[in-house]
Amino acid sequence: MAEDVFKALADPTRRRILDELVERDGQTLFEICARLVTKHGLGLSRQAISQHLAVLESAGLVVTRRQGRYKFHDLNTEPLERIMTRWLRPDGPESTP
Amino acid sequence: MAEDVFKALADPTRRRILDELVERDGQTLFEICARLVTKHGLGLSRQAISQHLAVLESAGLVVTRRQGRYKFHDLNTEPLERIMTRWLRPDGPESTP
DNA sequence: TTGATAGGCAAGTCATTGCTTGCCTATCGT
DNA sequence: ACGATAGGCAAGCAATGACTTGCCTATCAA
Repeated sequence: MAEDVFKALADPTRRRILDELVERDGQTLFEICARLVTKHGLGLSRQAISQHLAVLESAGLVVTRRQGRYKFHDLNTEPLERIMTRWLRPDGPESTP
Repeated sequence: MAEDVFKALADPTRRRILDELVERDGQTLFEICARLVTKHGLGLSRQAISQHLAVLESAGLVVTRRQGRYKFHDLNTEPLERIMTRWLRPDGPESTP
Protein backbone atom coordinates (compact mmCIF):
# COMPACT_ATOMS: atom_id res chain seq x y z
CA MET A 1 0.00 0.00 0.00
CA ALA A 2 0.97 3.59 -0.54
CA GLU A 3 0.37 4.22 3.14
CA ASP A 4 3.25 1.95 4.06
CA VAL A 5 5.59 3.69 1.66
CA PHE A 6 5.34 6.96 3.54
CA LYS A 7 5.89 5.28 6.87
CA ALA A 8 8.82 3.39 5.46
CA LEU A 9 10.42 6.60 4.27
CA ALA A 10 9.88 8.31 7.62
CA ASP A 11 12.95 6.79 9.26
CA PRO A 12 16.43 8.22 8.56
CA THR A 13 18.12 4.84 8.79
CA ARG A 14 15.77 3.35 6.22
CA ARG A 15 16.51 6.23 3.88
CA ARG A 16 20.22 5.53 4.29
CA ILE A 17 19.59 1.94 3.38
CA LEU A 18 17.82 3.03 0.23
CA ASP A 19 20.78 5.27 -0.53
CA GLU A 20 23.06 2.28 -0.27
CA LEU A 21 20.91 0.22 -2.57
CA VAL A 22 20.81 2.95 -5.19
CA GLU A 23 24.57 2.91 -5.18
CA ARG A 24 24.87 -0.86 -5.40
CA ASP A 25 21.96 -3.19 -5.95
CA GLY A 26 21.71 -6.75 -4.68
CA GLN A 27 23.45 -6.40 -1.35
CA THR A 28 23.07 -8.84 1.49
CA LEU A 29 22.10 -7.95 5.04
CA PHE A 30 25.66 -8.15 6.34
CA GLU A 31 26.97 -6.01 3.51
CA ILE A 32 24.44 -3.33 4.28
CA CYS A 33 25.33 -3.47 7.95
CA ALA A 34 29.02 -3.07 7.19
CA ARG A 35 28.38 -0.21 4.80
CA LEU A 36 26.24 1.70 7.24
CA VAL A 37 28.92 1.39 9.88
CA THR A 38 31.89 2.36 7.75
CA LYS A 39 30.34 4.98 5.52
CA HIS A 40 27.80 6.61 7.79
CA GLY A 41 29.12 5.70 11.21
CA LEU A 42 25.86 4.07 12.17
CA GLY A 43 26.44 1.50 14.91
CA LEU A 44 23.29 -0.53 14.74
CA SER A 45 22.74 -4.19 15.48
CA ARG A 46 22.14 -6.65 12.70
CA GLN A 47 18.54 -7.11 13.82
CA ALA A 48 17.84 -3.43 13.64
CA ILE A 49 18.83 -3.38 9.99
CA SER A 50 16.96 -6.61 9.37
CA GLN A 51 13.78 -5.09 10.76
CA HIS A 52 14.27 -1.97 8.68
CA LEU A 53 14.66 -4.09 5.59
CA ALA A 54 11.47 -5.92 6.46
CA VAL A 55 9.61 -2.61 6.62
CA LEU A 56 11.06 -1.52 3.31
CA GLU A 57 10.17 -4.83 1.74
CA SER A 58 6.58 -4.82 2.92
CA ALA A 59 6.30 -1.32 1.52
CA GLY A 60 7.46 -2.65 -1.82
CA LEU A 61 10.52 -0.43 -1.89
CA VAL A 62 12.89 -3.37 -1.62
CA VAL A 63 12.60 -6.70 -3.39
CA THR A 64 14.53 -9.74 -2.22
CA ARG A 65 15.75 -12.84 -3.97
CA ARG A 66 17.05 -15.78 -2.02
CA GLN A 67 20.00 -17.77 -3.22
CA GLY A 68 21.45 -20.45 -1.01
CA ARG A 69 22.12 -18.95 2.37
CA TYR A 70 22.26 -15.47 0.95
CA LYS A 71 19.39 -13.05 0.58
CA PHE A 72 19.99 -10.26 -1.86
CA HIS A 73 18.17 -6.98 -1.62
CA ASP A 74 17.23 -4.92 -4.63
CA LEU A 75 15.75 -1.45 -4.76
CA ASN A 76 12.37 -0.96 -6.36
CA THR A 77 11.51 2.64 -7.15
CA GLU A 78 8.12 1.90 -8.61
CA PRO A 79 6.16 2.66 -5.41
CA LEU A 80 7.89 6.01 -5.22
CA GLU A 81 6.85 7.07 -8.68
CA ARG A 82 3.20 6.44 -7.95
CA ILE A 83 3.33 8.61 -4.86
CA MET A 84 5.23 11.61 -6.04
CA THR A 85 2.59 13.19 -8.17
CA ARG A 86 -0.07 13.15 -5.47
CA TRP A 87 0.16 16.80 -4.45
CA LEU A 88 1.44 18.26 -7.67
CA ARG A 89 -1.24 20.52 -9.04
CA PRO A 90 -2.19 20.38 -12.72
CA ASP A 91 -1.03 23.97 -13.03
CA GLY A 92 2.06 23.07 -11.05
CA PRO A 93 5.54 22.21 -12.31
CA GLU A 94 5.67 19.38 -14.87
CA SER A 95 3.15 16.80 -13.74
CA THR A 96 4.35 13.55 -15.29
CA PRO A 97 1.62 12.43 -17.69
CA MET B 1 15.12 20.40 6.25
CA ALA B 2 14.37 17.45 4.01
CA GLU B 3 14.35 15.22 7.05
CA ASP B 4 11.27 16.95 8.38
CA VAL B 5 9.46 16.56 5.09
CA PHE B 6 9.52 12.78 5.32
CA LYS B 7 8.34 12.80 8.88
CA ALA B 8 5.61 15.25 7.99
CA LEU B 9 4.38 12.97 5.23
CA ALA B 10 4.40 9.93 7.48
CA ASP B 11 1.04 10.67 9.08
CA PRO B 12 -2.20 9.85 7.21
CA THR B 13 -4.07 12.83 8.63
CA ARG B 14 -1.38 15.22 7.48
CA ARG B 15 -1.58 13.74 4.01
CA ARG B 16 -5.33 14.32 4.03
CA ILE B 17 -4.70 17.93 4.97
CA LEU B 18 -2.37 18.30 2.03
CA ASP B 19 -5.05 16.76 -0.15
CA GLU B 20 -7.48 19.41 1.03
CA LEU B 21 -5.03 22.19 0.32
CA VAL B 22 -4.37 20.94 -3.19
CA GLU B 23 -8.07 21.13 -3.82
CA ARG B 24 -8.50 24.59 -2.37
CA ASP B 25 -5.64 26.80 -1.30
CA GLY B 26 -5.78 29.36 1.48
CA GLN B 27 -8.04 27.61 3.93
CA THR B 28 -8.26 28.48 7.59
CA LEU B 29 -7.89 26.04 10.47
CA PHE B 30 -11.62 25.77 11.07
CA GLU B 31 -12.33 25.22 7.41
CA ILE B 32 -9.85 22.38 7.30
CA CYS B 33 -11.36 20.88 10.42
CA ALA B 34 -14.85 21.02 8.93
CA ARG B 35 -13.69 19.51 5.67
CA LEU B 36 -11.90 16.62 7.31
CA VAL B 37 -15.01 15.81 9.30
CA THR B 38 -17.53 16.04 6.48
CA LYS B 39 -15.50 14.64 3.61
CA HIS B 40 -13.33 12.07 5.29
CA GLY B 41 -15.26 11.37 8.48
CA LEU B 42 -12.27 12.25 10.63
CA GLY B 43 -13.45 13.31 14.07
CA LEU B 44 -10.39 15.09 15.39
CA SER B 45 -10.14 17.98 17.80
CA ARG B 46 -9.18 21.42 16.57
CA GLN B 47 -5.85 21.17 18.39
CA ALA B 48 -4.97 17.95 16.67
CA ILE B 49 -5.33 19.61 13.31
CA SER B 50 -3.50 22.68 14.53
CA GLN B 51 -0.56 20.57 15.60
CA HIS B 52 -0.53 18.78 12.30
CA LEU B 53 -0.49 22.09 10.48
CA ALA B 54 2.43 23.19 12.63
CA VAL B 55 4.36 20.10 11.58
CA LEU B 56 3.55 20.69 7.95
CA GLU B 57 4.56 24.32 8.21
CA SER B 58 7.89 23.63 9.87
CA ALA B 59 8.56 21.13 7.10
CA GLY B 60 7.93 23.87 4.57
CA LEU B 61 5.03 22.05 3.00
CA VAL B 62 2.53 24.64 4.16
CA VAL B 63 2.96 28.39 4.14
CA THR B 64 0.71 30.65 6.23
CA ARG B 65 -0.35 34.26 5.91
CA ARG B 66 -2.08 36.04 8.73
CA GLN B 67 -4.87 38.47 8.06
CA GLY B 68 -6.81 39.88 10.96
CA ARG B 69 -7.97 37.04 13.10
CA TYR B 70 -7.69 34.59 10.23
CA LYS B 71 -4.68 32.51 9.33
CA PHE B 72 -4.72 31.17 5.83
CA HIS B 73 -2.83 28.06 4.87
CA ASP B 74 -1.28 27.56 1.47
CA LEU B 75 0.34 24.47 0.04
CA ASN B 76 3.96 24.61 -1.00
CA THR B 77 5.09 21.73 -3.16
CA GLU B 78 8.66 22.91 -3.54
CA PRO B 79 10.07 20.71 -0.73
CA LEU B 80 8.47 17.71 -2.38
CA GLU B 81 10.13 18.26 -5.70
CA ARG B 82 13.58 18.33 -4.16
CA ILE B 83 13.00 15.02 -2.44
CA MET B 84 11.42 12.93 -5.12
CA THR B 85 14.45 12.36 -7.29
CA ARG B 86 16.62 11.09 -4.44
CA TRP B 87 16.36 7.39 -5.22
CA LEU B 88 15.73 7.58 -8.93
CA ARG B 89 18.70 6.09 -10.68
CA PRO B 90 20.21 7.80 -13.72
CA ASP B 91 19.44 4.64 -15.72
CA GLY B 92 16.02 4.55 -14.12
CA PRO B 93 12.68 5.66 -15.57
CA GLU B 94 12.58 9.30 -16.70
CA SER B 95 14.72 11.18 -14.25
CA THR B 96 13.36 14.74 -14.46
CA PRO B 97 16.16 16.83 -15.95
C1' DT C 1 -17.74 47.42 25.90
C1' DT C 2 -19.31 42.87 25.62
C1' DG C 3 -19.84 38.58 23.51
C1' DA C 4 -18.57 35.61 19.93
C1' DT C 5 -15.19 33.86 16.74
C1' DA C 6 -10.28 32.33 15.33
C1' DG C 7 -6.37 30.66 17.13
C1' DG C 8 -2.32 29.48 20.59
C1' DC C 9 0.08 27.25 24.71
C1' DA C 10 1.04 23.54 27.90
C1' DA C 11 0.63 19.45 30.45
C1' DG C 12 -0.96 14.66 30.46
C1' DT C 13 -2.35 10.09 28.39
C1' DC C 14 -1.88 6.22 25.45
C1' DA C 15 -0.14 3.68 21.49
C1' DT C 16 3.56 3.11 18.25
C1' DT C 17 8.18 2.17 17.07
C1' DG C 18 13.09 1.69 16.95
C1' DC C 19 16.43 -1.05 19.07
C1' DT C 20 18.48 -4.62 21.91
C1' DT C 21 19.23 -9.29 23.73
C1' DG C 22 18.90 -14.17 23.50
C1' DC C 23 18.05 -18.13 21.12
C1' DC C 24 16.96 -20.92 16.95
C1' DT C 25 17.20 -22.62 11.80
C1' DA C 26 19.54 -23.25 7.37
C1' DT C 27 23.34 -23.40 4.21
C1' DC C 28 28.23 -23.81 3.03
C1' DG C 29 33.26 -25.28 3.41
C1' DT C 30 36.50 -28.58 4.95
C1' DA D 1 29.82 -34.70 10.37
C1' DC D 2 31.20 -30.36 12.40
C1' DG D 3 31.98 -25.65 12.80
C1' DA D 4 31.27 -21.27 10.75
C1' DT D 5 28.47 -18.09 8.29
C1' DA D 6 23.82 -15.85 6.86
C1' DG D 7 19.61 -15.02 8.51
C1' DG D 8 14.99 -15.35 11.39
C1' DC D 9 11.82 -15.13 15.60
C1' DA D 10 10.15 -13.14 19.82
C1' DA D 11 10.00 -10.80 24.11
C1' DG D 12 11.29 -6.54 26.44
C1' DC D 13 12.62 -1.58 26.93
C1' DA D 14 12.71 3.24 26.19
C1' DA D 15 11.63 7.11 23.39
C1' DT D 16 8.83 9.30 20.14
C1' DG D 17 4.35 10.86 18.54
C1' DA D 18 -0.71 11.59 18.11
C1' DC D 19 -4.49 13.20 20.54
C1' DT D 20 -7.12 15.29 24.30
C1' DT D 21 -8.37 18.65 27.89
C1' DG D 22 -8.21 23.07 29.95
C1' DC D 23 -7.15 27.66 29.83
C1' DC D 24 -5.51 31.96 27.63
C1' DT D 25 -4.95 35.82 23.86
C1' DA D 26 -6.53 38.52 19.90
C1' DT D 27 -9.71 40.27 16.53
C1' DC D 28 -14.34 41.54 14.91
C1' DA D 29 -19.49 42.65 15.18
C1' DA D 30 -23.30 44.40 17.80
